[in-house]
Amino acid sequence: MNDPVHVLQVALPVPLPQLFDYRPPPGSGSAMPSDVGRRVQVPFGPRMLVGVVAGVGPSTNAPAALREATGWLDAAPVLFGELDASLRWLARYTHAPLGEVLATALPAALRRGEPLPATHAWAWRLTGAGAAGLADLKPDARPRRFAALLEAGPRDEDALDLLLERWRPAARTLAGRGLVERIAVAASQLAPQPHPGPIPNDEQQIAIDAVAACNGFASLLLDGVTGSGKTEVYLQAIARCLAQGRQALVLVPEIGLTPQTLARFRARLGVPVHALHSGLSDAERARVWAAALRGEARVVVGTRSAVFLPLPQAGLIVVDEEHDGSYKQQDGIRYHARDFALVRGKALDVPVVLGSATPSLESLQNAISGRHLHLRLSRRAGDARPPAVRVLDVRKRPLEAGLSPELLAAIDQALRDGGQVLVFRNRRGYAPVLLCHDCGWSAHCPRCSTPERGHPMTAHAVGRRLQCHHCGHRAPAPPACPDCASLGLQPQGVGTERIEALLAERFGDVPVLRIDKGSTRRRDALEDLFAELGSRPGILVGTQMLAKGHDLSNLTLVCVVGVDEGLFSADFRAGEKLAQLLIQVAGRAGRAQRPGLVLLQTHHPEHPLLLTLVRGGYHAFAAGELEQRQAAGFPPFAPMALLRAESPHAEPPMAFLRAARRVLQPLSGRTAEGAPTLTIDGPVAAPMPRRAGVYRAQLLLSADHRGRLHAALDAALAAIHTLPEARRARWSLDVDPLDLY
DNA sequence: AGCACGCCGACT
DNA sequence: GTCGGCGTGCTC
Repeated sequence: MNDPVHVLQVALPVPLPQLFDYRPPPGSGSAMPSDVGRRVQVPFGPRMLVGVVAGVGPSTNAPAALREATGWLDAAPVLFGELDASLRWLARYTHAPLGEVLATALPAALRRGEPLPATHAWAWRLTGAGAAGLADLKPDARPRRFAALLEAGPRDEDALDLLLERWRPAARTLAGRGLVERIAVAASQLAPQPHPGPIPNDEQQIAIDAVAACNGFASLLLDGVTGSGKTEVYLQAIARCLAQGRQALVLVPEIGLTPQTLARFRARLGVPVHALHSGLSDAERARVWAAALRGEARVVVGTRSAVFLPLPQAGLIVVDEEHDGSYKQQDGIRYHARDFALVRGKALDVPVVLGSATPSLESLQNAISGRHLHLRLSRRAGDARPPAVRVLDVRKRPLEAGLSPELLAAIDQALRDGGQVLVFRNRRGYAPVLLCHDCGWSAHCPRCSTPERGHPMTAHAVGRRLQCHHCGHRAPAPPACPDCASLGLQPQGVGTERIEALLAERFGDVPVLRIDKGSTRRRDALEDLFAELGSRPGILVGTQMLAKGHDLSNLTLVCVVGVDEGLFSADFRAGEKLAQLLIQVAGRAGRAQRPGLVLLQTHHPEHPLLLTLVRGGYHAFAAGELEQRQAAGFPPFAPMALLRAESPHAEPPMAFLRAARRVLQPLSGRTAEGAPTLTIDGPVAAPMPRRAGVYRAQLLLSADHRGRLHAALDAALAAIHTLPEARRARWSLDVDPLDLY
């Protein structure tokens, strides 16, 4: 120890698997253990970066060669304790550099080096003139009632929200006259003022009690049919958590965070509820993060990235719709928010509730094996009945826009009975293909291709425009066939636009609304549409976006058309995804008093997936699917990792993956039974080998045990990083890939 | 990932 | 004669 001056070991947002040593900034003296978790600005090559001190210690380099950090960005650590430890775990699990994981976890503003924002609350108080002039305000008018609330002293805005509706315009008016003013105050710490909800049924009560009985970490799978009142269970669990003075985190899928959801949480829990989603500005996101760090945010409802919030007083984590694919990040650090929520719950020693009507096979298997406590809600809340499901065999039936006469008759009947109808088609646009009837030419994307040829472009606007749904490429439809000059170009197949057009023509006296990515960009646009429709008879046509949320109490008929493609997909998860989608869509029907009917139109009425789902429901399907997964050695029974590579040129991805395979191959041993411990598949071109002009290939790894997979990756990745081929292709590793694309 | 350095084609 | 194409090398 002849050099007592320790250096900073800094995690930087670069794809290099090591920390970088720096001398502390000028005037700091030796690095201290208490510096860990502080952000620093450092020179890195020719640029400046923001990093996080991940450790301090003697340098591994000659100290003279070290550069000096430019300056501290925090006086005290922003990343410490449980979150710090969990993120280090995530870096090991994803085999990603710690710096990149930290960059993913921190809000963008902090990543850029901005200071941790202030989180003070705002309050209103009477000015001198206001106190004197209060009596002159019109009695019982909102400004008078508002001003009266301030007589006893300043009140913060959260308190005002609870005391007086629509007080903000009144406040603005009075402020304009100099009678009230807005002041910054310490964040409110009001005791929760919960409002009672409906009385839980016995199943809900069992679930509520089970969460309440948790002493420290436990994972619970709340497996409840649509409409069974899962949210009610969350709310009661959160209320209890708040009563103990603890924080609650609720994760929801991308489209689940509606103003209605937040309003319901706020009204019931009686505390401010913070929302964290992609619609917020960087500054707002950083404020929520800071408020969570300071323990001021008591309840946060957020999408995937909310799983990275610091929770110093955590009491509960809820993951709603845990099967939803939007919890998995598909670029950069490919983490799964549900899985990371479980890791955090364990580290925080708090219960984690996973809720779904259609649990992922991973979670179901965990429930079967006893890792999760399995809670069932088998009945719909209130007196709502489960919908009846019928399969419509449309073989040899004449179809209009893909709809059979029986289906159209059912729609007609439902509308006559004053009900609403939902038509689900998993394909947007007018038609998936534009085909020349004379020579067989069809429109293909110039930048994307399937193994055989170009990827078909979807016809939009009654076949006048073309769009590629993989890369977004748009082009006007040619007036004539480019190959044979024929004018016989025909849209082939059926998308939501075409169904909308037919239904609008056929049922002109009711509103026909199309809901898909093309028609509904904004989050609130969907809400506005539903509000406009109200409970009048009408038809909704749309894709996935219709599958969840939104209690349409008057929805009596759900029609599912054109899911047959999904029955024969190569992806091993396709069946699970289709089953979840069908159940979720079906769950829209008959959520109130009126009975619901679900019609599944198919050319494959004998397909086992449909038969099992209709006769036995989701759990019958899941049981069969789990058996098949086990027999085939697929997740959740065997862990997987996917090494992907891409390049603007065709060769480098395959060359890199072949080289990577040569590194990995020797790491495979044999089990006692003689089976390989590590299975390497490929490299093969991705199912879509060229996307937006980029060539893509992949190498699939699976192992008999998770530990063995990680050990192999740990042993191989350093060598893979330094492969000469690695520099000619962009590559990434995806542990537990959701899709093998 | 950036960013710089370094060697070969079509432009003022 | 240069501007700029992207191959390759490095970052405490």
